[in-house]
Amino acid sequence: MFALADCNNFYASCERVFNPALRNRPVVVLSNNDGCVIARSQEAKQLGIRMGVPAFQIEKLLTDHQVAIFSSNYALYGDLSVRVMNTLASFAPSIEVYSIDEAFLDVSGIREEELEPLARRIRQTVLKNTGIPVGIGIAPTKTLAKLANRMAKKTREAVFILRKEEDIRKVLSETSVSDIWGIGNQHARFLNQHGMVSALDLTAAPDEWIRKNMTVVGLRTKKELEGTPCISLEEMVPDKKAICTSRSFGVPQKELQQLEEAVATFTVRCAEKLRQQHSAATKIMVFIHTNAFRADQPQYARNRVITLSPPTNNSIALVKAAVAGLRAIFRKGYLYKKAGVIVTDFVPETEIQQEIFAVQASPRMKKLMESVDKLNRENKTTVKIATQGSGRDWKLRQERLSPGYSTRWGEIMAEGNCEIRAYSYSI
DNA sequence: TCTGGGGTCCTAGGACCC
DNA sequence: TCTGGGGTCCTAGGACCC
Repeated sequence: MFALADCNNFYASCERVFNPALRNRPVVVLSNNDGCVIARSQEAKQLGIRMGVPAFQIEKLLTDHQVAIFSSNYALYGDLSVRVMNTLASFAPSIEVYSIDEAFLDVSGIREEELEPLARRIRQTVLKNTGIPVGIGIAPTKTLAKLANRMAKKTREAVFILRKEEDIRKVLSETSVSDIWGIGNQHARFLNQHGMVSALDLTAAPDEWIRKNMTVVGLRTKKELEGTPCISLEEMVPDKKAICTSRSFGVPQKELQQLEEAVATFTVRCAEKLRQQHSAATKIMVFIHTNAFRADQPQYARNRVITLSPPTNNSIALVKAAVAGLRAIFRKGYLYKKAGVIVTDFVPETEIQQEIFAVQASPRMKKLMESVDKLNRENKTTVKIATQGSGRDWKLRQERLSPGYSTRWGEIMAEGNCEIRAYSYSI
């Protein structure tokens, strides 16, 4: 049996933990650049605010209902996530942290009548320890646990056990295919076209047909819905196979120099992530593009892949390559909205094929990077590469950022700087 | 005016090998 | 006119997730 614990309206709940004045008030959290709504409190959902809607399109609604609006504060959400996961981990022999706000727990071997009390206990403890409300679904497969979790939300019970065959049948018949974990937009439409509307309809289709039309991935989903586990608990977080750092700019950029500073900064971030997992990259791609939403402006989008020889995780070498790539694709006369860097084709850093005359992989360079990482642990801007520049002309728009309550000494909640603010939307 | 960021897996088809 | 059989590796594109 698997339990799926899912934080309710996670980012919105995080904002509330340190700001009780927000209770019972509609709260939304915006994506980077204060662009789209990416989290909504229950009250905000009831106002009809849809997931992913651009904030500017619902400006009036937000003002009229005094919705509290926040820029995303990933330092805060990441920190609270760790606390939630630590609490969850104390309840099960193994746990898979599936995303920032979700975890699967192994609850096999627990007597049927014990499942619900356990779930309630988990929920109470997480709430007490962190202030974050979670919903819990329990079922024989991960896909069914996802459905159970959905039912927990739907019924407002916060806990839902899906075990008996007749219960499973009933839930499947009431769930549309688009609400199944693993069935996205394309497949949902495809299934509908073939007359399959509910999850139960999907389970009635022949295996071979599913396999032919939806690959083995679709077949696994079907089996999981039938109660046969095909997706196991992944406790170990595997190393990444690709690492990407990209941002949209608060203000469109037209000069090469600003783009170079941004690309250098993204590259350094990728290099840090590479070193964290002890990988070195063989390829680096840099991309830039204009704002595709602006049909009235000239459009331009290019990327360039550069092969790194030898493979490296050295910030200096990577920045050199990325900037060279950028210079090759940059064209004057466009308003660039976004840039990014992706590193791929990793090898373990201990297995880099050395080349004659290679400076980058020298032991001194490795030590230098280690020292830089150490110095930057507290503050990311302690040591920078000159190409990153000193300004951040390309920075994000973040006009409604909440304090780093739990991650920055200067912003911690304490007498003297305990200023509880209620934000309302006005431009 | 204003529209996010970061990943994974699978398959088909082409290039290439003997 | 006729034109083999069997394999691997790589990549692009499409699907999905949060």
